[in-house]
Amino acid sequence: MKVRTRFAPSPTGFLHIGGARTALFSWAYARRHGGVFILRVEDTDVARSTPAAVQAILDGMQWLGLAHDEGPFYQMQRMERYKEVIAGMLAAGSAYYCYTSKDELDQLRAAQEARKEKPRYDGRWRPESGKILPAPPAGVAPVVRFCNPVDGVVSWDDQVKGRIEFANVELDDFIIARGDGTPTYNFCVVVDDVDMGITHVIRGDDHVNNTPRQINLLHALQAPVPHYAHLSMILGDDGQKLSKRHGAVSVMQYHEDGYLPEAVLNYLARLGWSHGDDEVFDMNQFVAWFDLNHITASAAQFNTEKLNWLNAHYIRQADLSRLAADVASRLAVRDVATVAGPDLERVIALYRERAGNLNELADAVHPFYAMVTPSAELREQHLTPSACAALAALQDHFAGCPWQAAELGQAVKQTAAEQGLKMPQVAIPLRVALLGLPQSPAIDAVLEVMGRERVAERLSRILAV
RNA sequence: GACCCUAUCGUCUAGAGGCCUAGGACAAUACCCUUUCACGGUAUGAACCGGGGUUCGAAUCCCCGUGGGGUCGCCA
Repeated sequence: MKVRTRFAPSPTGFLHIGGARTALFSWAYARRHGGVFILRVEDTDVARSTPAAVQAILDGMQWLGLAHDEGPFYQMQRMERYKEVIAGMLAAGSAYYCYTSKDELDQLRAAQEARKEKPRYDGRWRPESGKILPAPPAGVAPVVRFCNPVDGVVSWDDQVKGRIEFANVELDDFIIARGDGTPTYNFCVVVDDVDMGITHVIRGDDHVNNTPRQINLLHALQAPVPHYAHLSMILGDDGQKLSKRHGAVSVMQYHEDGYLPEAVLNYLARLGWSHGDDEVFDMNQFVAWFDLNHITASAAQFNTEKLNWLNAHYIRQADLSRLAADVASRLAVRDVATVAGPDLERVIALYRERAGNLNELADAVHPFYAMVTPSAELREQHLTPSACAALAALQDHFAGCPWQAAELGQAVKQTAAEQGLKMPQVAIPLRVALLGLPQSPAIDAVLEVMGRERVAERLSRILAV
């Protein structure tokens, strides 16, 4: 049977890191088995769903490169189908109308909690043989409830957690359609999964408790039960639960923060899944390796430092043209143009191995394209009279020097020797003069890439002060 | 509170009863490389939650504690 998986976010906010991992695993599983990956938008909560959130999710998926094969499907567009199934269940007796008001429900819940019982619907409107139902109260729009089995157990072999069992007595007759006739989540999910032929439901841990209800519903509809794989949650860097107000950020924020999607993907793949000791791999490799039985059953804490390491790794691997395009746009945001300056790809080649993210790379490269003014502190510390004398001597050496790293390095060395200084005593003031910073890549490479005119201009400007 | 899940270095993890003197990676520390800062290399420290079983043998299986998490909506 062909594998069919789905990612089913509700559009009430951005795509965050936990959702992204769920999507990644669902996507990878389908790809691994030559199956189909479906995107389904669960927008039945009209009050909280927004088009902007739908777009944010689509953007996040696209940035990560998690392409769906079918969809996106929108539940709001499937109302007729849900109503049809509900009518069928009502007719078949596997669902019934319930006229209990919200107030009555609140009272019931309060009473149960007072008795330290698990709050649940008491089945007062459930038709049973020999039971006389009260007359439906006037003016109450009934909800539709599912006739959950009253005894026995529901169980399944969770692909990550192993066998899980629930006693049916723990489950109540949950609502499948609201008073206004619109269907609710557990019901829509089941109908959609059946209609879309989903074979593997890969989703967050928080759905474990919905699963027995959904399986019972599946039985009532005489539909096959898919395989389930419940992914445990991702905790924040501090071990705390990730939430909108605590640490949960949009995957697009990672883009903003200078992360490469392949780094985020590689990190996420490794968070809660493993393939022996392998740490660094691309998505082709991941898809070839991915399986459900190497997923960790317990929650994982997000570790930004490891993500940073992977990001630095991928920055070192990336095509220079891609990095240049990205960095140029980050600099453009700061009103720094790169077209007139030194070749951006060559500058990036010099700096990429010391950047943890693309914003740092942009920072590092920035001085090549904008006026440099070393801080007073740096001037005082490094641009001493003897250093300035050396820089002046350098100007002369540079004038007749072929503009090649080897010769330029030689010129710096020679100047140092002539001035009776050690190499760093010339190289560091030179860095401060050219870049406004005491550290840089190899000074000869910096000189070469910066170019004769720019170096001359910056040196004379510094020495003129 | 009830139900369900879970537990290996600070963190992510390897580990399917003997291969474990518990491995790798991030982070940390030290050293090497080096004209600076990085990169890279080498090395070091660092863990099987506790208690009972089962077994010739348990990080691995079972039970009980304890810790952590999830769920108990006419939200998804």
